[in-house]
This record gives sequence, C-alpha cells and structure tokens, in this order.
Amino acid sequence: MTATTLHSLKTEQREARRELILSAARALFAEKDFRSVTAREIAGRAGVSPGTLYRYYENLDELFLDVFFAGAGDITDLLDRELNREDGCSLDRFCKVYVDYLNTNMTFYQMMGHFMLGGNFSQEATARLDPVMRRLLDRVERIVAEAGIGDDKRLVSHALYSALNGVMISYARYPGRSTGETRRHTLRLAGIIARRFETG
Amino acid sequence: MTATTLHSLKTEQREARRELILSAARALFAEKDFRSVTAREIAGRAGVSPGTLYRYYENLDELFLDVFFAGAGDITDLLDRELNREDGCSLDRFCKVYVDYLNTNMTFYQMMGHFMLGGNFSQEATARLDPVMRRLLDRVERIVAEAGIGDDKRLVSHALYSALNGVMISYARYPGRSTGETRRHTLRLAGIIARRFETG
Amino acid sequence: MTATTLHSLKTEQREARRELILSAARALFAEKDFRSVTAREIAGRAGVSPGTLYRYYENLDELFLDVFFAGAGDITDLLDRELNREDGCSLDRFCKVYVDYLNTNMTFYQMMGHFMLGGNFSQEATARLDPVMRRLLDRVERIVAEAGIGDDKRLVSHALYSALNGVMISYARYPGRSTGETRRHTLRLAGIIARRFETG
Amino acid sequence: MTATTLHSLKTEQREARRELILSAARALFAEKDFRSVTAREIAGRAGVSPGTLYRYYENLDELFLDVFFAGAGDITDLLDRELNREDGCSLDRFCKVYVDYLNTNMTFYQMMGHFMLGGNFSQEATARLDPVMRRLLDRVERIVAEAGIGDDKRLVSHALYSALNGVMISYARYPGRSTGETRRHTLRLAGIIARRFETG
DNA sequence: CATGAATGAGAGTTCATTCAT
DNA sequence: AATGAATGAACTCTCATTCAT
Repeated sequence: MTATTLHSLKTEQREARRELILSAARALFAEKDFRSVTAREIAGRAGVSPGTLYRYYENLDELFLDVFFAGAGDITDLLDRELNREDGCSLDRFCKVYVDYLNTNMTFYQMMGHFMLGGNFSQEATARLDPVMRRLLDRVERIVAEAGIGDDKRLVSHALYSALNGVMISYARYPGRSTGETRRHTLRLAGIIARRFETG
Repeated sequence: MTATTLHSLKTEQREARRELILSAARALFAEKDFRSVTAREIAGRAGVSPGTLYRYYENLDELFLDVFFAGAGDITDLLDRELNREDGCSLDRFCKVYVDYLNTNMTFYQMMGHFMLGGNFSQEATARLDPVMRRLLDRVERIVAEAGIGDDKRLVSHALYSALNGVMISYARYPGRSTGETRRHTLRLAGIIARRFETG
Repeated sequence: MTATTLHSLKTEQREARRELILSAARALFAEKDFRSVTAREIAGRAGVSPGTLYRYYENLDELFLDVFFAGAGDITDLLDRELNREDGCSLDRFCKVYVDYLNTNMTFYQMMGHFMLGGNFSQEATARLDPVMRRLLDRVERIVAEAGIGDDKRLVSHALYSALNGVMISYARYPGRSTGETRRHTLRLAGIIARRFETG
Repeated sequence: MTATTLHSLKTEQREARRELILSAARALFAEKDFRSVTAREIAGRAGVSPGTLYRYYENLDELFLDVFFAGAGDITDLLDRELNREDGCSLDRFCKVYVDYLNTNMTFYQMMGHFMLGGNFSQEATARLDPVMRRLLDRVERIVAEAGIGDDKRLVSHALYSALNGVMISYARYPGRSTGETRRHTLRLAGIIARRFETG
C-alpha cells in the first residue's frame, strides 16, 4: 500500500509540475507569437530551470504539441456546453462560437497552422493527436447531425470544420485590419458558412 | 537609342537574375519545410553567393514574400484559364482545381499560412500584397457570380475562399496519411464545399 | 547557512568566469588593435564557447566597456598609491606615472579614444561610466589641490587630465617611432605639462 | 607641346575627380560617424561607381587619410590667418580657435583619433603625413615663440598641441552633454591651458 | 530529480574589394 | 578609364539542448 501511495504521490507531483510548465507556456504564447517564445522564457515563467523542461518533454515541439492539445480540449469542452444548452444550439451559433474562440485564442489556431503546415509528428505524437482531434470533430459531427445536413455526415463535418478553420487562416491576421475589424469579419464569414451548410 | 537598349538590357539581366534566385528558392521550398531553408542554401541552389541575394532582396522575408506572390500569381492564372474555358467552369471544378493546386504546391499554402499566422508585414509588403490577393479573390468572386450564389457576392466569395484554404490547413498534412490519401480526401472535401455553396 | 554559502559560491564562480573572460579580452586587446578583436577570438582565448560570452555580457560593447572600466580602475588605484606615498607625490611624478601607465596599457587609452570619439553610450553605460571617471578625476583634483594650482580646482584638473590624455592621442603611435622613443617623448611632454601647470 | 597639354589636361581631370571623391567623403563624414560610412555611400555621394574609388585610392584607409590631411590643411590655414592678423593673436585666442575648429569639425579629430589610436600607416602614408603635421606644428611653434614661453620651443609646442587635442578626446563627446555644453566646456579648458602655458 | 551554465552549430547579414564588360 | 554586379569571408549573436553537479 505504502509503495502504491508513494508512487501515486510522485505521479501526482509529476503531473502537477507538468501542468505548471504547460500553463506557463500557454500564458506566454497568449502574449506573443509563439514561434518567438524560447525554452528559457517558458522555464522562467514556470519557475523551473531550462533543464527541467526536458525532464517533462522530450523537446520543445512536444511541449508545443501539449499546448495545442490543451487548446483543442478547451474548445471541445466549450462546444460541448453549447450543444448541451437547454435551449439548443443552432448551426449558426456553433460556427460563431468556434470562430470566436479562435479569435480570442490566437495561439491555438497559430499552433494548428504550425503543426499542420510543417510539423513533424512523431509516431507517438500522432497517436496522441488522434483522439484529441476525434473528440473535437465529434462535436462538429453532432451539430451536423442535429442540423440534418447531407448524407455523409462525417465528410460534411470535416468540410464544415475545414471551412471554419479556413476563415481564420485567411483573415485572422489580414494586414491592415484591427482586431475588432477582424473579429467582425470572421464572425460574419462564419455566419455565411453556417447558412451555406444549413440550406444544402 | 543605344542608352535605352543598354538600359533595358541591364534591366532584363537584372530581372533574369532575380528570377533565377526566385526559382531556386521556390524549388528549395518545394523540397522541404520552407522555414528551414537558409539564405546560403538558396544562394547555393541559385549558383550565386550569399551576398548576391541581398542585392536583389533587402532581406530573406522579402524573398519569401516574392515566392508567395509568385505562387498567388500562378494559381490566379490557372483559375483564369479554367474560368475562360469554352465549355465553362462549374463551381465544383473551380474548387477542385484550387485545392489540387495547393496540393501540388504545398509551399504556396505553407507560406500563406506562415504569413497569415504571424507574418509581420511591412507597410510596403502590405501594399504589394493587396493587389495580388485582390486578383485572386476576383476569380473566386467571378465563379460565385456565375454560380449565382447568395446576395452579397463579396462576402460569399470570401467565405468560399476561406473554406477552401481551410481544407488544406486542416487536412493537407494530416499525420499518418499518404500524399495520395491526402489529395483524395481534400478533393472530396472541396467537392462537398462546392455543393454546399451551390445549393444555398 | 548552506543556502547562503551555496549562493555566494555560485556568485563567486560566476564572478571568476567573468573575470576570466575579461582577462582574455584585455590580453587580446593588448596584442593588437582592439577594434579588430572578434567575439570568437575572445572566447577562444578565454577557453569558452562564443555563446558563453553572451551569458556574461549582453553584447561585445558591454564587454569592451568593462575592459575600459577595469583599466580606469587600475590607473586610479595606481595614482592612489602614488598620492599616498610617505615621501609625497610631486605633480611631475603624478603626470609621468599617468602617461607611463597609458604607455604600457595602450588598450586603455585606445578604448578611451574609441568610446570618446564615437561610442554610443547607452543610458545604463553612461550611468556606470560616471562614477568610474569621477573616481579617476578625483585623484587628478587631489594632486592639483596639493600643488596649489589656480582658483577653480575642478576646471584646472579637467585641463590637466585633458592635457595628459592628449599627449597620448598625439604621440603614442606616431608613425615611424619606436616604442622606446615614444615612451621617452611622451614622458618628456608629461614633464613639460607638469611644469606649465605648476608654475601658473 | 600637344602631348604635354594633353597630359596636363588628363592630370587635371584626374585631380578634379580625386577632389570630387574627397569632398564627397568629407561631406559624408561630417554627417555621421566616419567609421560607419561605407565605400558605396562615398561613391554614391560622389556620383561615381564603387570601383572608381579604387582607381584613385588603393583602399578606403588611403582615402580616409586624405580626408584627414585635408582637415589638417584647413586648420593650418585657419591658424595662419589668425597669426597674421594685423592686431596680432594671443595664445588664448589661438587655443580657442583650434579647439573651436575641432568642435565644428568633429570628423577631423575623430580621424586623428582613429589613425593615432590604431592606424596602420604605410611607409608611403607616413611620408605624406610628416610634412602635413609639420606644417600644423609650425603654427603652434610660432605662437609659442611669440608668447615667449619656455626654453625648448619645439617641445613646448608639442606639449601645447597635445594638451589641446586632449581637451577634445576627453570631453568632446562626454556622454550626457549637449553640443552647446561641450563647446562651452572645451573652450573654457582651452582658455585654462592657454593661461597655464602663458604664465609658466 | 532538478539545476542552469555551457555549448556550438549555424543563422542572417554586411561590405571592402575585384574584374569582366 | 569607368563601371557596378558579384563576391565570400567574416561578423555578431541566438537558442535548443546537454550534462556535471
């Protein structure tokens, strides 16, 4: 028993430490372009030494991945809450909530871009990515089902998910636009996409 | 006369050299993640010295930008050809051509992502970006008009353009998928998006 | 207690390392025109990697500044010893000791020249420079006071200090002269300046 | 005859071109720290190509040297005019004119510093430097003679010349001081030096 | 297990100088 | 004689990662 308790205590502590580093990274990423954040900065923010980072993550990319996963978890939870509202959730609302989240959590979509554009996923990373994305896509699939769109619900949900991400990649940092303008424009586009998918 | 000829000759030569560097960069970018390509590599591929790069581009970012613009020009021309076909161009075809191009020119969409996600556009860069993107969006707007979709054609074309880009960002490098699988999946999604926009 | 000891030990070690780099730089500067000394050379001489330099100094200029400050400290200490000699210190002796020091520590006056002629002092650098120069000038002021020269002792000491520096800038590297000749000539000039200031 | 004329014409033209480059360099140096001026900039200002610079000067240092010599010539002429004034020229006035010149022609004293601190004079450069400096020192010697100072007029003039240069090296760019303050301070010091030398 | 100093390869960029035209 | 495009060595500085303590 003692051994087990000790072990679980250690595991707990280890998990807490990992969480600490993760939070520090997320906070830092929220403040500036995540590609300019250094290992030292993250360590400093987390109150640990740079070397410690490498006891919890094999390399920086793994940490970045975890940050990404955390974001995906957050948005999934958020969408879940929307879907479970007593008064229901329209497709329009769903799309806007998703895009709104990305607007206020630029890091998440920046990382999505980063990994999707050139990330070298390790075998292990791929294994971890899969359930996370599946969970997120499940929610998209659910709204698609509720809205009763199309035949192949899985493909349609992929398309909808793609379209919403595309709004961000295409307009989130369009040069010359203020944050407010960007938000307004991307939400409007989310609305149009919702309508297009609805009335199919 | 002589002066003019000489001048135009020099201008031509200069343009040729610039093209040479640009091509080298594009070729190199096509081979690997463009963010890992170095100035020296590009120079080496172009058969010039590193210093020469800086006689044609103020810095690497400017060169990257030019590569991006070149890609945008290519896809615009390609779409133009499609739109001007004698047998017309369906929305479905348009979407698939676009996504197909991005599939075979990963660099272009990688750069799009890079710049859109975190590019620090200089005033001057923004000024150059604008007409290039406008030209591209014009083609999207034209197909939207031809397909007779929606009321606000400009917004709808933005949404369509976003959706297509999103297909790529979301699935072009989805870990664990082969190039062929990726191509098939993204084209299928392009088709679904086309259908959704058509029947709106 | 242990913590304190550990801390001071680390501080000590850090200081020692910094000293090591500083010494290497000073030695290197003594061998050739300090403006041609590179970061890699200094690192190599100190037996550390180039990167290490930047853990101790924000940039090369800061290191240069420290070398300069070290020299200023040395000459100040030397003058102090002279001023505190039991048999007193004549103005003539003071001037000659100063010029002699500059002769055997060319780097110091080279750096003085470098910084004075075009150094871009950061706010912080200026703040550090001030007390160092003040300490040095205090000694000049003291000998001026002891020699009972003039009315405005501060101005006169500035003038004397200037004159001595001028001997070096004007003749320390006069082309075509050997080191011995230079030393003899500059010391002779120091003597003349001393006499001029004395008999005012 | 024709040959001679032709030759002298060519010589003239060549001299004019050299003068053009020299002026451009002087003008540029007057605008900013001469160590940051590039060959291209000088060529551009002179309206010639970089390559042309090397047809008139073996390398940049030779050009810098010429700029320095030109400055030395100017100050020599200026001092000459002072010495030849009908109402005579006091030592005080002489010193102040010299320091004032250096204040308004920072480049000159900057270059003096540059060459004196680390210049590698070629045999030929030394040969050209000598008469230029001798001419300048002659004027100092003359004012020393007129003021009837000391026994060894040559040495005393060296000391005076040194002292005046030293005022500049020590205070011309003292950090935190405005141009006006610097001028006032250096002129005051020049006055003190004059008095010290006078009353010896 | 945590540390954090040290690493060192490699990045982008500069610029005096050369040489084919 | 003049050009100016090209050179390429050399610069400073960065930062993910390692490993002795």
